[in-house]
Amino acid sequence: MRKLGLWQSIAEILLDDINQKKFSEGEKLPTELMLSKRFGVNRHTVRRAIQHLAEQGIVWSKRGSGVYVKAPPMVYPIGTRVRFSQNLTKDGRLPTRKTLTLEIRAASIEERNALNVIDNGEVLAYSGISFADGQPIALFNSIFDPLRFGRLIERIKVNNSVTKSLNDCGIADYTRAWTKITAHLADPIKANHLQINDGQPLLCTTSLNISPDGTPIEYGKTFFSAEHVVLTHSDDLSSF
Amino acid sequence: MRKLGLWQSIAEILLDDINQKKFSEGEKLPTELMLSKRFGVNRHTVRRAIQHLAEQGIVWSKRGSGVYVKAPPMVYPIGTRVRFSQNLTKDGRLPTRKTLTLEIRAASIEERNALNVIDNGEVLAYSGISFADGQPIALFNSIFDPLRFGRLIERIKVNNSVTKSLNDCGIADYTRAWTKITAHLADPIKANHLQINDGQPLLCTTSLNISPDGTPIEYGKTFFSAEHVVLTHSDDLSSF
DNA sequence: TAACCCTAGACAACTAGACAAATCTTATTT
DNA sequence: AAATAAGATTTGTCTAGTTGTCTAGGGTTA
Repeated sequence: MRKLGLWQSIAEILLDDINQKKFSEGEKLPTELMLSKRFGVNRHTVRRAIQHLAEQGIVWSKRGSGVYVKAPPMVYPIGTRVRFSQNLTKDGRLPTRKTLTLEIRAASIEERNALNVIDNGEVLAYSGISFADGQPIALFNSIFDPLRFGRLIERIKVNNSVTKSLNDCGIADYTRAWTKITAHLADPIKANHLQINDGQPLLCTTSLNISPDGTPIEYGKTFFSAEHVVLTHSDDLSSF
Repeated sequence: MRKLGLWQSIAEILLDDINQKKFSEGEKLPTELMLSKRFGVNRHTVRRAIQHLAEQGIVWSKRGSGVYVKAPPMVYPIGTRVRFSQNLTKDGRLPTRKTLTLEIRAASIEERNALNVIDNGEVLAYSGISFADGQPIALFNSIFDPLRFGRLIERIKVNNSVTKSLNDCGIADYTRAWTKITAHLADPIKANHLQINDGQPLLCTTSLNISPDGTPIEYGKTFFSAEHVVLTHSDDLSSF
């Protein structure tokens, strides 16, 4: 029976409040000043409690803005048929996207090999952030052949969905040929996008989607916040 | 007649200083460092003396802040007509309040039963600290029916008095139906609010106030610092 | 010897204040 | 209506002061 410090007690109370949904996911906690008044302690003591919760991945604080409750990690299935929106809606979550770049640019060697682009070496690159219930989940980076999918830029801007836009370009279906999974540390920019701390681990999937006849369609790299996502692999038997 | 220890002499001198009002109530004593220099002893020896005074309930020390002189205990009457302000002003003390939380939140089962709240299970919760002459006396926690007293939040913010605010909401009078009295130990946060040491005893009253027609109005839990308060029960005959 | 008092030092926990950096809000201007 | 500017808020960092806890050791007394 050890004695609890003040900040530990405060951390426990805040944790209770969060678990009781007094502050819903993505919502802001009261400011440090308000909390310090409520608990009758110095701001630094509240900060210590919040820091503890942050280390446990329960909250995330943003300078100048506030402290936010993080969503519990979601399970993201990876199989032969990977569809971002379907994965989330099946899970009862609201999928959202935010485009960062959508352009035609020079291809890297890696990208050229993956897509078998043999002409002037340009690719259509689409990168952005994926959200689930407003919580940033992943940074995605999709590469397409601009010759086959020139209209894709315009379609993506309208649809905000890759599957639907590929449909509009005549691709009725596609499946995942392979997925490689690695782990990295977040650089400051990725961390900021994913609302995690610099240096936190990321799950990185490198994958190739192909059409039924085997021609490559989309080469993608996606960085998942390891705090928010658990990847699971299970081949989707329904495709057989 | 054994010889006095150094720390005992220091304790006596400090006690004299306090009794001679060299340090008034709520005032800070000099720091341990200053006292140790004044008496030409080690800091630990001063601490021993202060610890002795703290055990007698004469001073109260707050980590990181200093050592403060405590006010003498007060008598708090509990009867059919309990009014915080009246209890204190009658005693020649200045009653004050500090709000900690004032919100509408989900009700606990206990609260729902007490108030007969049958709808979506939300209650109006008002918690804070009661002071007498600047000395924290009690932690209070009042629960109201938000449907009947929705305006109460706004009124309490203005009035800083429950009786007056209930008046503004159409409750001309109320009496106490019952009071249960228990004892608990102070957790670190309650102790900090009440300016007592962690683990010190608390008097806890759980009570229900009703309107003259018998409908429940306020369900309250109050934690009194046992060092500062003596509860007395005597039915107020003047209401008959 | 054992118990107690006092000294000494180091570190942890909390308070207090100041300032910087990022953000949010609001008013003003174009 | 939109862009800009100014002010207020909020978190991050730093320094400093105060009490709480722990360890260690010397000296005195029962």
